[in-house]
Amino acid sequence: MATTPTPSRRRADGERRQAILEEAARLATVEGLEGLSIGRLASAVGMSKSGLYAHFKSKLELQLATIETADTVFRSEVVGPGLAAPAGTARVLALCDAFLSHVERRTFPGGCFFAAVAAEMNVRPGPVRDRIGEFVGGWMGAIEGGIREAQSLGEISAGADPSQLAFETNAMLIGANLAFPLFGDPGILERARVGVRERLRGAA
Amino acid sequence: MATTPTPSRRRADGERRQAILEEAARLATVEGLEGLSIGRLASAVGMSKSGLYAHFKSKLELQLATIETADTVFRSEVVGPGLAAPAGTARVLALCDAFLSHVERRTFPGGCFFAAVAAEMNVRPGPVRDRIGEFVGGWMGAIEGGIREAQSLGEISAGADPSQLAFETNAMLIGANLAFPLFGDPGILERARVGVRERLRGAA
DNA sequence: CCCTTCAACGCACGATCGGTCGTTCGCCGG
DNA sequence: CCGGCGAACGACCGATCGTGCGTTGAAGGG
Repeated sequence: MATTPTPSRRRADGERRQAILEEAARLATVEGLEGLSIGRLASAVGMSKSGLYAHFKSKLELQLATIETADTVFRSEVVGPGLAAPAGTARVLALCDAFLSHVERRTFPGGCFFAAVAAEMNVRPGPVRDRIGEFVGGWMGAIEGGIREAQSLGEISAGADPSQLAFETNAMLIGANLAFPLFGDPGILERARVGVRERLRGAA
Repeated sequence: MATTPTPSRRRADGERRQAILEEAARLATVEGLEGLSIGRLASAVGMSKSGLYAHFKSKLELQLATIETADTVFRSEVVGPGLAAPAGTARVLALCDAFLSHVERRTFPGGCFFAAVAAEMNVRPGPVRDRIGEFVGGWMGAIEGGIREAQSLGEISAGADPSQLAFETNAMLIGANLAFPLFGDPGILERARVGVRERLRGAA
């Protein structure tokens, strides 16, 4: 208990801050990372603008912290469940199912957080875009890694290009994420599921 | 010449308005349709805020007119060249090539206009989203129509689902459009080209 | 030559933006 | 019991937002 500061209830210890950031991540998929204003976020969590703002040094820091929170959510809602499946094609399919499920369940109201902010920031250089690029690279790497495992297990042809396959797989997820809220048709998510499954089967 | 009002130079006849809208379409792919402000647009075309605003009744009308202008540009830069190819698989591939080319040439600085505004507005109901939905539906229909022609020509198996194939094709274009500006890697566009070509070949 | 027309202007409005104060108030350690 | 720490507050800053109003100036028709 020496270094532990204070385990009491007084030390909400960033609990409030975390609640703010989770709301920010949700709102950002609707309003955008730039369009999300401090005032709207404050009223969404039920506190004053200045009270909320005291937790962050600038809007940039708020944006970066929001991205980290969204990353944590994405890991626990998508990557974690996906990686729980046995290695190989099953794991790749599980990652895709988990992604499409989190879109359908509206974990973020505007669909995939990173697709939303990537579309918004991909032509706006700066630390925010850099961080998003890192995340997207990591996600694509996870898919590609799964495909390589499937190759080493003989479930996918050794002649296939894992990077190309990962691009196509991710493209179907992104395409479904974009079209699903626009048309409100769950059949679009099924299209993506079928597309990925058949694509991997074709590469066997 | 009875109905023609005045062909003189005084009647710039919407020429100015058209220049405004083309700039608006370009800016909207960077700032977003909501994020694009009248003031910034005005200074971009070199006129005063109120002078520009006199051409439109409201920001909503400006947004809708911007969409129509972007639609015209898209038709002349993508759909037209694509449809010039002979019917069948070649025409579908030409549509995709024309799309990826207009992304690479940065016809709109932020990539595909409709992908950008769809990502921004797909969870914001209203006439703007409705109009975007119509356009996206038309574009998907064009791809699907091309695939059906290819089927009737025997270039694609009669057992294939044109709607599913159109979804997958468009997804690769959207995926490339999102990732290309983010990483600045033209190889991503080639990935989409390869993906579409191989997918259609596999459905032969 | 005047008179209409109209694009474009400057200016101003209420609201909201990101951001900074000084202040209050409840908790906890000494 | 008291002093201090920190979370939250209301008020305010200059800038910018969308949107109106009244005017100016040049061009065209009678």
